[in-house]
Amino acid sequence: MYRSHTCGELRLSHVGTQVTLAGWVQRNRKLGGMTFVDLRDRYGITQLAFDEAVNKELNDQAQKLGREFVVQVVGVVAERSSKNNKIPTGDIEIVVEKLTVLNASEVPPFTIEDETDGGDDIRMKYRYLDLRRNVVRKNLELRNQLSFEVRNYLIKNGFIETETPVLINSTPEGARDFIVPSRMNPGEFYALPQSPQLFKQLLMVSGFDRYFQIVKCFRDEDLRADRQPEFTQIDCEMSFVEQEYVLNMFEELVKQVFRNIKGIDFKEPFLRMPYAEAMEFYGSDKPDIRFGMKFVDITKEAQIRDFAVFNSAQYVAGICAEGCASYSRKELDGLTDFVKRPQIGAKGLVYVKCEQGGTFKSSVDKFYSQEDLKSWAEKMNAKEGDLLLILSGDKVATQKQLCELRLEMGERLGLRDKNVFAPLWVVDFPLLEWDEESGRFKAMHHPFTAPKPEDVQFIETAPEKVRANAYDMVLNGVELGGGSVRIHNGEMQQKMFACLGLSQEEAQSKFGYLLNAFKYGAPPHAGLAFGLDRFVALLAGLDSIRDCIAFPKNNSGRDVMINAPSIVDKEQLEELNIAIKLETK
RNA sequence: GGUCUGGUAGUUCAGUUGGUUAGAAUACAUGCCUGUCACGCAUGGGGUCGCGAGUUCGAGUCUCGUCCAGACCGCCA
Repeated sequence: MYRSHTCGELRLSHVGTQVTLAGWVQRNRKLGGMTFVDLRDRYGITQLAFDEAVNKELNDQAQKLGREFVVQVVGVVAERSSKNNKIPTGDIEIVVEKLTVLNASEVPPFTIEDETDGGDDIRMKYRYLDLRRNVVRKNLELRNQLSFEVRNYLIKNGFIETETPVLINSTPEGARDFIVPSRMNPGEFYALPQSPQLFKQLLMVSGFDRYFQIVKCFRDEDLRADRQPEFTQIDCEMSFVEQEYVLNMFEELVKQVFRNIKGIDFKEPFLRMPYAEAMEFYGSDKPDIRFGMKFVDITKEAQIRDFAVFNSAQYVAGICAEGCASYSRKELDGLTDFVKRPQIGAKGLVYVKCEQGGTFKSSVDKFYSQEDLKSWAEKMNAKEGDLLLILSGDKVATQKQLCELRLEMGERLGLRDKNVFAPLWVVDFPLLEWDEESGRFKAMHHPFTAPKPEDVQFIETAPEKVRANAYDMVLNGVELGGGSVRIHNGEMQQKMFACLGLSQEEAQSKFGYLLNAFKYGAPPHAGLAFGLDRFVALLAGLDSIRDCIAFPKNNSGRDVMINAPSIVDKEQLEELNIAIKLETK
């Protein structure tokens, strides 16, 4: 055995016992005749003490230890003469009797400490060193804890974890696929799954009743702080259940996770908000409801005077920022610049300050009377000291802009506290949405989502009116998971494909196995998938899911440590019958 | 595909209107130091200012291109 104890467990009660420790040199403090070495492993730090007066040779040896050397020591636990209350082992130290360098280390490119001096790039290149740092390791431990809680809950509730294939077919709908050439079938390709959607539905046809899988999914789309090309889903499906049952089952899962991991008890059922309401009041299908500031439509109240900007607008609406009437000209200009940024795209911003004494000061005083402004303030539920921020224009675009402004104000007012968790279900999503680019309807969720029975009648005449039994779980403005009741009837599925512009032949060739399966007694079923990476990031208060993935990809989908992707040998390509056609590189 | 921000010592950064030998902190090396715990003190080494072109008497600084990184828009059923 290389060690008798870890570097995190020795206490005063161990004083006098001989121990063997192994770990990495965190720091080496040389005081000449004495040396103190902080020995680190994943459990903590223990101080090693060397004294020239006791053993000169050993002290000389200790002075040569560099950062990140892997060493083993044999020594006796002793009470420290001056204690360190910053670490749990701070009352003791090891009086070393034998020191063995198991492996030396070059000077690491950045400091292995909680507050590292390394930037993202260098930390990713040396990710194995970055992972030695407490903060990163803790995120992975939390990830492990979450997986454990999830498995525990689901298995207790009768779910069976089943693996589904990773080499599957490319599908026409949805995100871009990563494709994999097949050597044994020249000219043909597998695709990596964007999700195990159809396999889990087939497992329902097989009678598996309750399935789950913590599984990697792949999407070849551009990346973000919360999007990786390969990410992990908690993928679930159940038979013989309706939407209500699914929502309760997974709401309880989330509650248990928060109870056991964060010590947070959600007593109330999660808020349920129809998609239409989310869009109307928050301009988003994933509203952050840690704070209010809902949109108020004042189109009618605004279009009563000779103000062309509002009169020509389809929609005039605003938010009420509590206590912000004291904003300076500079702050208001800053907000105007914010909404005018190209990514947001508003033309301008109208403000109304609700001042003490019931008067109003606005950027449109020339056009509106105090009475007019008062009517707006009343409709927006504003008090003295509040600030109204108003945007106008095309309804959908304005809602989107107002959404950004609302989040920005929430941020500025400190209302987006990472330690506060406000979950909700967004329900009743539209089944389809019009896609300008392709000039056809696309499935909002995916093509296997069931329309609401009462809306089925519109599917051919007014597809945009059809709502789906689809639901998203939203937590602090993040889409944590989503799912739907599925179609389990071949005819309905055919109708859906037709709606999406898929011919019967195409549907048969791409999804024939599903349509066939539906002929043999497919049970009603529904399911949902959570994004595990996002879940961990939320629990840990991280800005990026990269921080809870051991070996993540960077913004351009590269792993800078192993330098993937990379070119392959000519021989490999030839074997696969693949020719590279690149302009220049 | 697009917008924005950044790239200077091993690392994190500063660098004024374009002007002398490009700095700080930290890390590293050497020496001193017996109770440190971010030890301290002294000395020292360390630079293709991402790369390429241009403007200029002169470019880390200005212009164009390019590469890389990050945030975002498009995209992500």
